[in-house]
Amino acid sequence: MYWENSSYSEYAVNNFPLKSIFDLCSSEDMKVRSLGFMDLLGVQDLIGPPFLEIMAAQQVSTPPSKKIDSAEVINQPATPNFSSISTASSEAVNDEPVKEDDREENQQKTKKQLKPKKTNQKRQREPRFAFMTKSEVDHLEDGYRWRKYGQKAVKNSSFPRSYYRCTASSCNVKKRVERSFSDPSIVVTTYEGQHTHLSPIMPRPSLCGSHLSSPMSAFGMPMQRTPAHYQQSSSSSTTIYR
DNA sequence: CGGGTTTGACCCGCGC
DNA sequence: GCGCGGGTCAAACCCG
Repeated sequence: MYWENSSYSEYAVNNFPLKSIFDLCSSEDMKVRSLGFMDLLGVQDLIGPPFLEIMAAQQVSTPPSKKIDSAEVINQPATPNFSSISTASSEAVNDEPVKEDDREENQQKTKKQLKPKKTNQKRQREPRFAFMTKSEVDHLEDGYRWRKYGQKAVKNSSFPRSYYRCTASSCNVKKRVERSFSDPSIVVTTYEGQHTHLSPIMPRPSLCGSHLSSPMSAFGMPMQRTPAHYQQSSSSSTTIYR
């Protein structure tokens, strides 16, 4: 881990003017939407907390700049200590039902062991859930332990994308972390899969002390840890976290 | 020494 | 078929 846990919250609270995702996306940042952002998002409604569904209903007005076979939803997962702006979309939703078993199997297989014959359709993916966080550090503390297993340069972006896997042996949750190329202060984190274990919650004295025991969602989404930063969301999805 | 990171190579899907 | 880009592997390296 290489973030300075010196003062997350200070960044979030003091250093960044908070913007809503719509502010971001509607202006110069269309690419965030039309480019990778939508592509890398995917979420099944099974993971959708109520607010997700609500937001999805409100937020399906996604410009089909790319193949978007899923609804965009805005999510506001509470990042521990940043202002966060989040969106999520689902690819899995529209995929025809896949037996969990198959999916598991596919997953178990490593790259080299991929079954030669693929099904008629696209490779099944784990439900994915992405959100945007205004932060200066790439790797947000979310209560789980992650091991970086790769990094790639992203086309159209000067920032690399990092790939992390949950270190828990039985848990194959992955996440990708990249910065928005159009707004470097925004970190886009995409979670894939669901944790099969509880958060190992690492004590981090430097941060919010007693609030650390606050929960993670079942999906490994960072949850708000400090009431002081409790996020607010309006029905119009303009979110400001403090 | 164990666990995490780096990084080049490799594989795969997809568009042309 | 080919090239490109995304995603993953794994050896080497680093660090506590």
